Amino acid sequence: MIRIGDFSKLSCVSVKTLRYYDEMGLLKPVAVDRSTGYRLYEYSQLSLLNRILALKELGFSLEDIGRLLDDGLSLEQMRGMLKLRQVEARQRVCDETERLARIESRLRQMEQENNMSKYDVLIKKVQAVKAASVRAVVPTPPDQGALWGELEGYLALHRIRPNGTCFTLYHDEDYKERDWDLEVCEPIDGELPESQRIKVKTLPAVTMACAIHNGPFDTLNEAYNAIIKWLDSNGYRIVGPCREVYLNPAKNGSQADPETVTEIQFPVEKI
Amino acid sequence: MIRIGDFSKLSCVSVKTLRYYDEMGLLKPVAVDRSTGYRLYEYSQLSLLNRILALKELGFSLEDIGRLLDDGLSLEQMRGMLKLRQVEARQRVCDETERLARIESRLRQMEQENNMSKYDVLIKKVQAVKAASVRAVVPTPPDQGALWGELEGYLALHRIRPNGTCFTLYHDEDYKERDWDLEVCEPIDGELPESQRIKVKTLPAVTMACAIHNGPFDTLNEAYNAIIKWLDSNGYRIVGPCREVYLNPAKNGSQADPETVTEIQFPVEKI
DNA sequence: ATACACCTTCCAGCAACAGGAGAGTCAAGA
DNA sequence: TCTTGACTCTCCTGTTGCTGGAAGGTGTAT
Repeated sequence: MIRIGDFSKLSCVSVKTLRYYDEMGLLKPVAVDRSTGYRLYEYSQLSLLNRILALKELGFSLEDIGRLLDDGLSLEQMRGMLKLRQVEARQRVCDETERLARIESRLRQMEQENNMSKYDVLIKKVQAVKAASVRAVVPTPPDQGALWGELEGYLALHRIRPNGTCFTLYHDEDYKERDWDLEVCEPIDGELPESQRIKVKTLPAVTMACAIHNGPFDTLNEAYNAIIKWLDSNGYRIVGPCREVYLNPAKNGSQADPETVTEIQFPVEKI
Repeated sequence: MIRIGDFSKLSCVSVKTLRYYDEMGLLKPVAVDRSTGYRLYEYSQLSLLNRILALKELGFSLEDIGRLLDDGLSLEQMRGMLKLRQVEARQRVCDETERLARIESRLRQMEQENNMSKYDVLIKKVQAVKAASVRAVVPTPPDQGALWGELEGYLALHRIRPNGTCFTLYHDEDYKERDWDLEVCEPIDGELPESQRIKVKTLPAVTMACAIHNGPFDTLNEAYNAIIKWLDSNGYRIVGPCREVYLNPAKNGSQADPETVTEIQFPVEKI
């Protein structure tokens, strides 16, 4: 029988930790002195402690370990739990690798440009959204105003109020000087009949690379460039039409408000 | 100006988190209604929030982010902090990869043997230790008794008391039937003169793969086998003589006490 | 006797929030 | 105009695996 300090030295586990394991019921000392409260351990408990530490290194929480040690665990159960840990560990390796890649991308970018980008690109999952839309080919993006008018008019006619932020889908895969294939969209909730021009569709949930642009539309291309570059540098591929989300609803008719805030979203997948 | 719920939806950040960032001083709403206490945000604050999230993904703590945003950070400082994150991220990738390897090794082992090993192998760093020792070649390990007598006698003569657990170093690289080159060691604190037979040396700190054996010495080889197998399966290499550490001091003269607890330690390095 | 190392319990703190209680606020429908 | 339901507020607790410290009792070597 040895006291906690010696047990701590032999096992290379701090006294605090041993007391904590006692409290958690993981490793009780074989005896506790009635009068002094001193914990007394046996040398043979070192192997149990070793088992606890080994399980901890495999990624089990102390609670899990407690259950594993208490229950006479069947081999199958143990295998199941290990498989779970395996999946989690794989995920973490993946996450950390990606984080590392982003840091390195950022460092490279700083080397090249000698300043920090105005734009921060984020990967996020956007939910599925039901929207009414009009799709058409227009000479240049600023010419989409008429389409908005058409869509709003139709919604007002059917007494449907949009319930989200409106956006434009750009269907062209490559940059074009003229004749843009785009689709203006307004999220809605209820039922709306379609017409020749107005369609209602549910866009599925997707993973998006996003950046936010503050200011007038005429500098929006900077945001596009920043995202495209980020995607290239971080190993993502564009897998669908990009969205231009108009965050602050233009009350005065989508004119060049200096306070305009726009989010660019590209559906992507990891290469 | 929008309320926290809408800001939350636009940014995909929970209301709780936004309030927390406010409290931390990371992202203050542009206004707080005097009478109701409602937080009011601007659309343009979304880009700041995006920046916060981007930095968070790079591995910065909220405290770091706060400083980064407050101070007009020089490019050099930023680079330094990123380099730090890079090192940490590398370390974590490494750790998680190793954890994954261990889980998979454990799973393989369960497949093969259809039971859980009695032994749990742990990697730990043992500190440097100063010890008095006698090295000799003896026919078989149980013949080391005389060496222990010699060492203890010498220590007693010089009024030096051992201050740790004694152990034996096995210097042979391969298994031998007869004639083992071993060294019995007793950790000491003070100064001790050497003699023809008794040496005093400081063993440097090393990384060890350890397992604990409960019971008599005649089954110790099971523990050795378990460690060797684990090392092979987890990608470690033995880089020095192994230690057999006698955890509970034999009071009655190192006889076969059934309560004996022994730790086997192999100095190793990752392949 | 006294110093000093060791042991005890209890409480606080970490990081980045999530959950919930209890109370006040706002806008739309009856 | 009233009510209902959705929002919002602050404040408190809990999460994980410990570490650090305070206040007080114990054991032993000189």
